[in-house]
Amino acid sequence: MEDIADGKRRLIDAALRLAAERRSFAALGLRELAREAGLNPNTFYRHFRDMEDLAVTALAEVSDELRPMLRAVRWAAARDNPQEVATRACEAFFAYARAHADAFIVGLCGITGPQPALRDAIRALLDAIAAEMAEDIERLELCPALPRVALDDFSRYVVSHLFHASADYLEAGASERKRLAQQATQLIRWLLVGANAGATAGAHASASHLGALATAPAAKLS
Amino acid sequence: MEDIADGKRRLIDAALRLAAERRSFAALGLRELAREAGLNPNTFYRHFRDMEDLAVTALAEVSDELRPMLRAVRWAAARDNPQEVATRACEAFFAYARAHADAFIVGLCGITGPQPALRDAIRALLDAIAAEMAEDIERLELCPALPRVALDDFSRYVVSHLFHASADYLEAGASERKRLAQQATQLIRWLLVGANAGATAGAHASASHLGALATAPAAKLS
DNA sequence: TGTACATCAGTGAACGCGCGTTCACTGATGTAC
DNA sequence: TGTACATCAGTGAACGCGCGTTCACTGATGTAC
Repeated sequence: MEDIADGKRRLIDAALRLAAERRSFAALGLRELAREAGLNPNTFYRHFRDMEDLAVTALAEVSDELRPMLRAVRWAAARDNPQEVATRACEAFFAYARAHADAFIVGLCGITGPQPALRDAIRALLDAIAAEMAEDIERLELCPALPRVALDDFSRYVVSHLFHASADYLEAGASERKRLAQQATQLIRWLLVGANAGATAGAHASASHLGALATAPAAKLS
Repeated sequence: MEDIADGKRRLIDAALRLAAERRSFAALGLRELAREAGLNPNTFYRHFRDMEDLAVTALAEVSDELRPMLRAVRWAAARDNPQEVATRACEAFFAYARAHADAFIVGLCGITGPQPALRDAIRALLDAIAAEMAEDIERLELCPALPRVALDDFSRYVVSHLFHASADYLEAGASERKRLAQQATQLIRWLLVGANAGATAGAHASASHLGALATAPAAKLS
């Protein structure tokens, strides 16, 4: 968290709190934010150019924490039991979302929101997570039959799903959360089997030979 | 479009235009909207209770048009060539998104936005599309090996992906749009093969017998 | 060790402005008899 | 066929309010010599 000024910290926290509560970062007012943070409205200008600046700063904090955490979970799970990597990584993702629910809600709103810099930052974060996921799968040899391009596509699908599913996850009760986690794992399993079948049979073959059985070597991950 | 009052029509259109332009329905002002529509601010109250009311009305129009269109495309494609159903349905979805870009952007913002009724309406629309998709696949016998529950999950994954992918699609240039459409088809193919493998081998088997080859009968759809 | 100065976080008053909402009104279109 | 009345879409003025931003200020902390 570095040595960040007290007022700056309070402004970021208050912004995430208010924006998550109303589910809109765009509709957040400067004076309202300062009020929530217990500061003079002008103090905002000491630390941020505008609201977008604040949002990007907050997102960077999440990025710096979430990305290494996910990598660590993957490597730890792979050491313990390669079969559990997907499940444990999903659970870690959702757990982090719950622990940082305000930031996640702002992220979910922000990816389609009015601030271009925030939109780009969120997309960049998701892309980075997907890229690191593909790299980890390759390095850990969790899915040796899959070529890297397929791995990249796979990772993007999964990260995108997890991100958007976290919107439901954060609203859900305990049983519904469990269901969502299981659905995420099912999605991953299906994708892996399907991608592996495509890789083994050849992309054209599986698309054109409809009657044929595509043989799918199950990956370690699923 | 029924016999809808002129001012009401202009307010809805202006709202979609403005909200899409700024990528936020929440930050849309009533006076600003009336100005864009060329009407007195008070006219708004003649037709809508509040902004959320307007948004839900606009979404209902999309729903009434999009859902039957998708069903028609599926049945027409199945008649012509069952293998092309997925591709043609994806293309139809994306084409509709382009043709109603403003409404789609509002929908993409709205699903995480501050208006609860709008959020619910968008989710209900996506659920309805997924349910109809599952039903069509079953009725047209596009994927006979898949049990209905798996079909429901599959459809939800696909609809969710298409919806969120349309955000990128609407921003993309021609070549990028082509890539996104291909990616959507690839996702569907992978999911289908994976789901079929799971259904044939049994859910437990494919999860526990890691070394084994899961046999995946390719569905007509892919 | 003390002094002078710079930097930095935060304050408080003031500005003009656009906002949502209200009220009482107009004028056109339909409808009962 | 004409008349009286109701309904409906839209108008225009007025209200009080909270907004973003500006200015000149304070007081604490660091730093050069």
